[in-house]
Amino acid sequence: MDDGDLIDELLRGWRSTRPDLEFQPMALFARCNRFVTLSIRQLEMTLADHGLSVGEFDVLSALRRSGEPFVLRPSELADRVMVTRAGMTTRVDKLEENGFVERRRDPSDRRSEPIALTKAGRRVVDGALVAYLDNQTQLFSGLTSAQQRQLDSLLRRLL
Amino acid sequence: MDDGDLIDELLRGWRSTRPDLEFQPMALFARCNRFVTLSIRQLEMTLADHGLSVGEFDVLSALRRSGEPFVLRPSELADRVMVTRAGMTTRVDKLEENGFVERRRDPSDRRSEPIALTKAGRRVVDGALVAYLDNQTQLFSGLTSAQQRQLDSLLRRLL
DNA sequence: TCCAGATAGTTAGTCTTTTAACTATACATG
DNA sequence: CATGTATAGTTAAAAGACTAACTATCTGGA
Repeated sequence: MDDGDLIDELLRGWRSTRPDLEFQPMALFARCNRFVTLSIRQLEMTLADHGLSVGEFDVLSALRRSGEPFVLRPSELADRVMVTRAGMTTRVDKLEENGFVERRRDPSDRRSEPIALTKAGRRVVDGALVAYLDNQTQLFSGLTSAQQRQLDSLLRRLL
Repeated sequence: MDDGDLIDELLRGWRSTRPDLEFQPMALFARCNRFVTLSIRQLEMTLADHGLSVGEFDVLSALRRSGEPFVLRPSELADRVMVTRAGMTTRVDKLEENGFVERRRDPSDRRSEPIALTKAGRRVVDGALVAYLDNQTQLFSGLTSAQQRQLDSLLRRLL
């Protein structure tokens, strides 16, 4: 994951024009941001091999990890995936077109349209999941497991 | 910055449905991602008080830290801000409308349209910068400075 | 001098997501 | 049981970014 010292350059720029200000926290956040951005780019490529976007994978995997019978309502999905309901409508539309989920009926509440993972959806998400996990593992392969725990603990403190 | 244990919940979900797989790295990345996402949301609110979006601030601050005479070409800006040139065209359009930058002429190359920070642009970016730095400082205020250095070192290793 | 290929920037079309408004349905209270 | 309010989901419009194609200009060699 090349950084190209873009952030050191940023720091140099600021320090020479605004030597009166403190830029350390900005640089720290810039590095977090950059790591996440680059990682997501890699993830996109990994998932593309399985015909999924990150957004689609997020939805399928929320269904997958909800356990049998792999059904959740759109609003529940929206909450878990951190997307608006309108956004979820669109994602479900596309997943339904591709045959990865289907809209059901809830006899006890006709406003509700439970979303069910199809066989094809389950197959695709299980395949993508392995690749996804490999990818995530690789992201942190530069750190020892002690360092990974350290990072985890720092992040918990931040959140 | 509330996390609401969304990520622990994610872990629980996976571990109960796929106890055969290792989800530690996924959780670690999820936390990074969440921290960055929440931070950007805060940043958006901070900058909104100054009438700027994050994207606009990025452009103005690239010009600001380039030093006198605060002029850069669109392609140079695009590289520094990590956006495509097409994206930069749009951003500059809007900044120009708002009077924060102006398109100049380069007598030595008529393809080029150097972008200059206006007085108003400089005023606005200098004001926003202080708020921005305060915000970034606050993001990490939960960590001691030793912990911040630790985080920085871990991130450098990852990048 | 002329032309092929590179470079600067913009435009057009698409994608994804957001907010806000809208429809249909459920429920609780008087 | 009638009605007002809350909830589920969709639709419409707008924002922002990307890719690809296009225009204009420059540059280096035949």
